[in-house]
Amino acid sequence: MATIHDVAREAGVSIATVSRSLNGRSRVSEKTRARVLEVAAALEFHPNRAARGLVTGKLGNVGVLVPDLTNPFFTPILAGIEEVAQSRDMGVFVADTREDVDAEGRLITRLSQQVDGVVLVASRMDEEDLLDLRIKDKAVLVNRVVRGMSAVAIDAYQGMSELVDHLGELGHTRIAYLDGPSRSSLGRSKRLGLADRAKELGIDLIVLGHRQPTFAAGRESAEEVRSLDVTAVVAFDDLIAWGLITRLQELGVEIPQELSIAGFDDAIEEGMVRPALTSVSPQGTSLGIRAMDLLLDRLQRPAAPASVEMLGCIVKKRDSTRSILA
Amino acid sequence: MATIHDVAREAGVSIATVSRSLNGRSRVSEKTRARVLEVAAALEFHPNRAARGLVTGKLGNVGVLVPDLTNPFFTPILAGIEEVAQSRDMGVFVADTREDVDAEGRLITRLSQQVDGVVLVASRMDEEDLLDLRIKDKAVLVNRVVRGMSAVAIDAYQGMSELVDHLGELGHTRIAYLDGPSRSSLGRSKRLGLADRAKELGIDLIVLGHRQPTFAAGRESAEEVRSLDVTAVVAFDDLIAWGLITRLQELGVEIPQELSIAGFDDAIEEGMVRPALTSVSPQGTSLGIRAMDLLLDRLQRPAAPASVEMLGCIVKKRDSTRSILA
DNA sequence: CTGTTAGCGCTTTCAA
DNA sequence: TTGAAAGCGCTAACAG
Repeated sequence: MATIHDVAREAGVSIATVSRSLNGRSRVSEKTRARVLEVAAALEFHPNRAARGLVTGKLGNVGVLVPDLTNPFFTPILAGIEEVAQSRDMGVFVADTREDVDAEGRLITRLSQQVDGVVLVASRMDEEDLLDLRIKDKAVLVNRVVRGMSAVAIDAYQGMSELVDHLGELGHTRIAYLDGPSRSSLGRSKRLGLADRAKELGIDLIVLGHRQPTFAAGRESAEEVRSLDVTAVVAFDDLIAWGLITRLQELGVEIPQELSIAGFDDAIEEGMVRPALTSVSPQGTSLGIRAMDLLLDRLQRPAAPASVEMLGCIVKKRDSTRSILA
Repeated sequence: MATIHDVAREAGVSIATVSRSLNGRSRVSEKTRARVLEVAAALEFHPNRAARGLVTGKLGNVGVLVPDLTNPFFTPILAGIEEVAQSRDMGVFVADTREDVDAEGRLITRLSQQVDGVVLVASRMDEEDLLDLRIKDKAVLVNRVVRGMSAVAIDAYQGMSELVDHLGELGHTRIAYLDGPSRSSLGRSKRLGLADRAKELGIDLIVLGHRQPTFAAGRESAEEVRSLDVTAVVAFDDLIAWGLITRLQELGVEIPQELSIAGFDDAIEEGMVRPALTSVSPQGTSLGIRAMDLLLDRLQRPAAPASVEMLGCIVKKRDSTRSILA
């Protein structure tokens, strides 16, 4: 690999001039700059980011922590983050915590040395532990809010409220909710949005306790749901809804004729499940983009107060929910 | 962040002694080492990897390039890689090329500065372009073989051969194959394995041209498959098979009564598709583990000749393939 | 066994 | 406009 010295020698200038030509901060005569750039290109010179980072304190890359890479909820968020990163010529470090809180702490610590900032998606850590990491001015949370830290949140309250509206319009008066992980901070918003609006509309809401946000967990909930005497079921996320649907269908339940089902995330590709799943879409790509924007802001002015953004959801009405009115 | 100097001062020794205590290469008295370690822990000192990398030439992390993070085929491979990396206290940089060949080249170049080596999973680049990158002694290919480069390959030939055996035993004598992307190097092995064994067994094989390895592409193939007068269909991968199944079912075709269907990758979670899909499993986690092993070997002895490993596949017989014999 | 010192490749004052 | 020189945090000879 060519170093800055090689370029300097070849171009007949000092390394300082090469550095300036490349970074364009300070003035260099157009003529020298042109020659330096030419030589640099010819030598395929790429400044060593580690070395640059040593002196500037900036590495030019960010880290992203997700609880589960395979969960389709995170994919668009990652896409949004990478989109912004690429446009700024920054690298993205992705790490999968596998829903393991301990691993999360370790990974954050580890990642912190190699990146300028981190995006923590759906962090499962305790607020205290998170704060102890002292990363508040180089981190942005997605889908989680902690005092003093920047975050972009999903307005699940609004999303779930609108979902209840939808169900109400369809005539449902008794619906069940399959809750997700107890640590999920989004969980509370979802539950509240559901409960508050249900109350307003005079709809009975039966909340079934915590479970993992997995296809398998959805399947395992089928029996309980069946015994419940509700006409509609809302799941914590699409994976659970999906598992539930397939299992119910195996048990001979007709969806949506006998039971309406809705999920959250809008993470299932068109046609993957039948009937097409009604779902609340949190607009993942936008989440990722906004998170990166906030992070970049924050890295510019670490002293600035933390800002929290709330992004709305859209209810995607599809075939798994249907009217029970005559 | 505490630096090595802080630790040295606090422990009353030189920075060299701190370095030695931490790295354990050279001898330090147990007493001093203990004190240094204690101070380091108290200060939450973590050596700056960039700085260390500058002098040692090793950064302590590897990069992984995958064509599509959302494709479940890559998930276990990634898991295998991360498993080995974690055990060696190395970091993993993941980059998604989105099936874009140009992006792949750029990302490799970019990543190369921040990592000691890279694992290129299912690289789509030209052999020439890949060689031009001059990364052969710091890269390992997965699912792709290029002269002079280390690689761990999937024995798709064997896997597909055994799948034909399975189909033959079930009495099928005329089967279709839905091919994948034309650039896929695995494609040829799959096609050959299928064709050779089919020929040996006197089975007719109808090969349908290239398509993307996506659920949608599978759905779009349904009509063509239906018009084909075959009793079994093998798809390039599970995603295609899955799309095909759902679309065929919508069209009223009974699977596997009217048509047996099999995929490749074994990437679909139990219960996600009905009937459960017969699939050839390439054992992704092992692929990832072996790839990392090879990479680590390579980084130790860059001069060693490139080695290519071939990992066998296992045919997972499930409910989507059935006997047509009486 | 431990300290001093010379860089790794780069950016950034400070002079010229 | 350009160059010399001082480090960024760390490791690795080389002395002692």
